[in-house]
Amino acid sequence: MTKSRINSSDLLSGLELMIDSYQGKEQILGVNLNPVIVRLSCEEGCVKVIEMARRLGVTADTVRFYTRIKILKPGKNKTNGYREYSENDYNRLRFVLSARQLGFSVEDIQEILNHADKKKSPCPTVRRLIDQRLNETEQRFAETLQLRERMQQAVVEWSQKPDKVPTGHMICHLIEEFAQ
Amino acid sequence: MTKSRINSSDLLSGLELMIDSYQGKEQILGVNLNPVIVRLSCEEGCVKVIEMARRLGVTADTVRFYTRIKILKPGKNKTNGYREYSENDYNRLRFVLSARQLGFSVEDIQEILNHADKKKSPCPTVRRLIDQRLNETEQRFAETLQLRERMQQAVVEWSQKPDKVPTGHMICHLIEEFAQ
DNA sequence: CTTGACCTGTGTCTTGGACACAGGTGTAAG
DNA sequence: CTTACACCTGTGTCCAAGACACAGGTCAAG
Ligand SMILES: [Zn+2]
Ligand SMILES: [Zn+2]
Ligand SMILES: [Zn+2]
Ligand SMILES: [Zn+2]
Repeated sequence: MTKSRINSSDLLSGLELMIDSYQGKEQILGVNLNPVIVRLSCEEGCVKVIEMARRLGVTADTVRFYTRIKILKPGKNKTNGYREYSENDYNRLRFVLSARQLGFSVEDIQEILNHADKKKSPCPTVRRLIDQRLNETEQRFAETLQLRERMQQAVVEWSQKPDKVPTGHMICHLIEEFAQ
Repeated sequence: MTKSRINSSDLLSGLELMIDSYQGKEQILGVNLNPVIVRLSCEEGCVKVIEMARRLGVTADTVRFYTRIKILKPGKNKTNGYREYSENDYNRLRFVLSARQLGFSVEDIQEILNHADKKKSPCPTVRRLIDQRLNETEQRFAETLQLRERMQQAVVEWSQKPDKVPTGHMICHLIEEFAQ
């Protein structure tokens, strides 16, 4: 599990080579033309929160959020208390973001991860959950579509109507006369 | 402003006739064929929260919510502390519900009501706000549409794929192999 | 008198983070 | 060495529009 020699195409993008040298104590060894980074400070290629966030294109707050709810379980540097995110955390977060893109809720994702953590196939759960979420999305889609049409029609109708001052019975004639 | 003789087609639906006799102390006067309800207990045709809610097809919690944030300002019965909603409150709530149907936020509605309460035309504000809200709705519509398509495509693709047990690199191949 | 339906105010919950805050840490410049 | 500044920690609060809960008061019917 512990690698001292990182295969960048395996784990992360090529950017890693430049990134990793930022604040870590990694050293460039050898004199060959393709310098290879060896991590000396962190046993498992760990990174800090902001770096983790940057690698996956999210904010540090997002990483902290998933840490807070225990989807990510980084280690802790004993000397300074900083959290250390491993390759496993990276994989989990990448998974979480993919699942969010597919409309799964965070709670769904926790359920899926629980299955996977017990080495059981999460696929049946995934299939069941996406059916539910797709139904809800269809529902929201229909509602949003209808709302959009109502609003568009209101704008069109209102363009023909004058402004008015409110009366005892009418607060805004635009809104109240828009029957639908 | 104070009416002792309610014109039901003016203010409320015909249902009011039956409803009003529920818990109030109204009396049916006269011997004509169309009995007319005269309210004796409440000077301004006031009703209690649940009745107000029922008349507009919302829950009592919704009425309490708009009361809490001071969009509705019912009077208070001195003897029992119950809130008394007037015709004005009814008109305001009906307006609020119409505006919500058109995608205005509660804050928008407060701004609109502030104008109207100062006898100024809220129409320019209404036109400006609906442009904003319509833009946001178009945005959400596009996002919901895309999400729906992604989800639908996932369901289709996944129907051809088997379940799998997670590995060290892969939590759920369905989600992670769904590249898009 | 009791039951049950209604009423009150207040507080908390919902989503997926975003933002704030108080205080600790690491590093580079002066 | 000091100081500045960027980074880190945990915790708490906020968002929208109500929904729900809770403790206690009120009212009419049986
Ligand atoms: Zn480390
Ligand atoms: Zn799977
Ligand atoms: Zn009254
Ligand atoms: Zn108007």
